[in-house]
Amino acid sequence: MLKLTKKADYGLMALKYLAEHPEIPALSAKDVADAYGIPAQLLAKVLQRLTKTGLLRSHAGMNGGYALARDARQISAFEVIHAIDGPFFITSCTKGAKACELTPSCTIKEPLARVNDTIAGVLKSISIQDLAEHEHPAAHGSGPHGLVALTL
Amino acid sequence: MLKLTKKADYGLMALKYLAEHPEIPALSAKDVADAYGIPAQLLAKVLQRLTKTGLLRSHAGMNGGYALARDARQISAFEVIHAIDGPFFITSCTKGAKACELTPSCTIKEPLARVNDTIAGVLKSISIQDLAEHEHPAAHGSGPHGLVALTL
DNA sequence: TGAATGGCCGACAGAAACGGTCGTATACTA
DNA sequence: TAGTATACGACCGTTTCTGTCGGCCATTCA
Repeated sequence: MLKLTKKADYGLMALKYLAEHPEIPALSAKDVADAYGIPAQLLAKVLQRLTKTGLLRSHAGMNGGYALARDARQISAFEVIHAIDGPFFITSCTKGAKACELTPSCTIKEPLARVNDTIAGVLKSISIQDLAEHEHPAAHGSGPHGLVALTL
Repeated sequence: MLKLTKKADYGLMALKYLAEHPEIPALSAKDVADAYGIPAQLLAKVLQRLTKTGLLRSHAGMNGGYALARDARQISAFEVIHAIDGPFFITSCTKGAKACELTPSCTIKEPLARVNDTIAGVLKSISIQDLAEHEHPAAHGSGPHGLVALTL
């Protein structure tokens, strides 16, 4: 029911954590996992995936670990979720090129696709930096978020 | 990954179908299921749930079936999804009263809760009627949809 | 050079959610 | 009372998700 997976949650949490500690050159998966009390090996896989998609940089060996590949402002929640959970679609049967297998069934899909785009837009407008500054409830003018158009 | 269940899809499709045939006093679950080529018994359960939550009216016996309990404009996609899939939350661990079980873990949840509200707002702004009129890509001024505020 | 640290990767097992079916009881109409 | 249709619960197979295990590779440093 419109829920993020735990992996995506973990990924967002980890990136936020990295954004909050810019002074440390690299944090290991275990460091972050311990900080939040989440399974280290699972987090490691999530971080590896984020590395593969270019959101993180990794460094092996002593004092190695992960670091943001870009400024926290330049990484959107959408990218993180997309990297971990894959492309998302509101509707169940919209997967890639081929449409619904059944008849001319899904006349519903068209309007919902727009909802999908709207949600994606919302997630794209939120950066890791925004998550790190979780104190101010109101928008503060730094970025595209504020109003999102919904054209149905 | 932010996906509706098939049941929710079926529910939306069925309501849309009912909205498109206002002249018929009641349509059976089988009628709708046949129209879309979806399992009749499954649809029946979905419709029963929608009846229980007051979105539909049912009538047993010959020429019985289901009908919208309200005008199609007064039923939002949110209500339908909520009735079928239950309350939805973007984040995995936000369930009702009790927060995350782990430490002060989920500092992430707070900002995402706002995203959640935004998405809910979008879904609330879409009526079954909107789904039935799936032809016009642009907003046409009938209803609250058009712009949705996102205050992060 | 070799041991310690830490990332990388595939396979897999347990648990939960989802999709769908069956059987039966109940309500209404004719 | 026969037929149609909803109501409801139990159940099962499949998929997805979560988490773990094992082994391999890269880097650093003593």
